Amino acid sequence: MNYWLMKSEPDVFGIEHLKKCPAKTEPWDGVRNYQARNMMRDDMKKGDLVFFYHSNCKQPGIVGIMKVVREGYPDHTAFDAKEKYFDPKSDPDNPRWYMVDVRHVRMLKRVITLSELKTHKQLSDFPLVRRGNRLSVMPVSKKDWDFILALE
DNA sequence: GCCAACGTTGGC
DNA sequence: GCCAACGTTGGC
Repeated sequence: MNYWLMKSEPDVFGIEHLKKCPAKTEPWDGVRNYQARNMMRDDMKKGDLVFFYHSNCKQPGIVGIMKVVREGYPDHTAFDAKEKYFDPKSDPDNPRWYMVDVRHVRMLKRVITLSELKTHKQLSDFPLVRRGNRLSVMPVSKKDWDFILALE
């Protein structure tokens, strides 16, 4: 089993939104970055656990845990001109963008903030705390996963 | 709101 | 294929 972290802006789609979805499950749509796409399409497997990270907000940080319940499939929001994430270059016969379905597992007991994560030397290789990192989907090593959860 | 970092686009 | 211009991300 692998571990991941996915970012979302709480004003757009936060963990509270996911919790309220039917079966606490929702497609993780709208990712329009090739590296992130590749991971969702090729590497994220059913049962993998994912940190839910709140970005672009007052207190950026990890707020909860979710689980992959459906592996990569085409992101249909790219096909619909009415959708915010419409991409005319994505062809239904040859989809450019993919998504996975995730289910809310639990909240963390407290928010583990980005600033706190940055203080731990053990996490210096964790992509989230590297300078200029902008990936919205990233792998988390088991070692880092366990370390972060032990901070909770 | 600012701006550094990075990805993408498109002219050549 | 290079690279300048532009758009986006996201912390602060």
